[in-house]
Amino acid sequence: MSGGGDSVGGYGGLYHGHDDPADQLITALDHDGGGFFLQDTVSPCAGGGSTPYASIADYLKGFLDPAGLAAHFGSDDAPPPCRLGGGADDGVVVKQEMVVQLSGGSRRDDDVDGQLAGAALVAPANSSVLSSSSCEAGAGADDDEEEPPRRRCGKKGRIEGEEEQEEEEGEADDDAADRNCKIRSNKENGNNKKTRGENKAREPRVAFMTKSEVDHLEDGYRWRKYGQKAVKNSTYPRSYYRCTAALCGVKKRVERSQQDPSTVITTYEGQHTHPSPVGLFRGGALMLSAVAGGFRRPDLLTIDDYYAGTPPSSFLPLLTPGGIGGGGGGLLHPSI
DNA sequence: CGAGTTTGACCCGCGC
DNA sequence: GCGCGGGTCAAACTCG
Repeated sequence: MSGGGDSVGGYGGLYHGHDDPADQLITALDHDGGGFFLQDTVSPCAGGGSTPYASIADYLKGFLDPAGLAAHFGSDDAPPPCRLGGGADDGVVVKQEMVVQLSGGSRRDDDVDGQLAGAALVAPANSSVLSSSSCEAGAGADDDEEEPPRRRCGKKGRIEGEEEQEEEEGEADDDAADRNCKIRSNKENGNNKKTRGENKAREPRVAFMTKSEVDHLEDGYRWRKYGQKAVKNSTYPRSYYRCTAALCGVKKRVERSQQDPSTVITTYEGQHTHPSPVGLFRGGALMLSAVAGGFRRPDLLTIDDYYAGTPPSSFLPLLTPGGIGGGGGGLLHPSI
């Protein structure tokens, strides 16, 4: 593990280098396809990059900032800022590397995730879809924010938006209601044809690859697990979490890389509509906890910091200026 | 007792 | 049309 990204998966940290399958992955996020283009982007720490974005920092900022998005997308229907949480850290991570991957949240983001998760980081085949709606989804996400992000059917009480009229019908037919709700839920979630292909791409997503011994990294927000599924071609299950905050529909999926079990792949979807419960976050900051040793570290590393080129000195950027085939770099705490 | 987790079932889209 | 895989639900269960 001290190899820092050179272990099994060979990746970790910012993807960089054309030889790395991961590079293809990033390529798959081609902006042309409506997704994001991070190819060849290098952390400022590593000194440079040559991409549509000056740096991932730029990219992320664009992702987080409507203005930036407008710039990137060349239109004013830029999605709203996407805030992804993070902050507190109580994890038991010995080393952390991360890969930031953003996508527009199209249906096929799943493919990306799959690629990340599964053995194959190479999957350009699906890339086209992968990106379909990019952040304009974000624009849609705006609406999502206004509306109850997630519905809860059944006993727990239903959070409803558009279906209120139906709800009026009464609780007598709870079962039926639940069932309908389920169906609706799926549809709302973009599982119906329409949304799947087009509107589904509502929630922007960001995937992180983190070297961690714990699956669920503390990121400053509170999450409730709502499901777990076995992943095909992977011995590790994928867990589904939802932000517990009311009206916050942010979801996250956590799974271990099949290739490198020490790597946890966390995919955030959506925007938090509330501040971090732990209050460790800066507004708009995209943060990933710098977990270590099961205690809170003062030297939390934020993705903002990192990509802004101002990582805490205690973190070592693993990127090599020229890029390395086996994967870019990442963040490695010296204490490891 | 409330909040969170587990887990089997269900639904849907997609590929064949 | 069918089967598969992913995503979600919700009852039951666990934990603090």
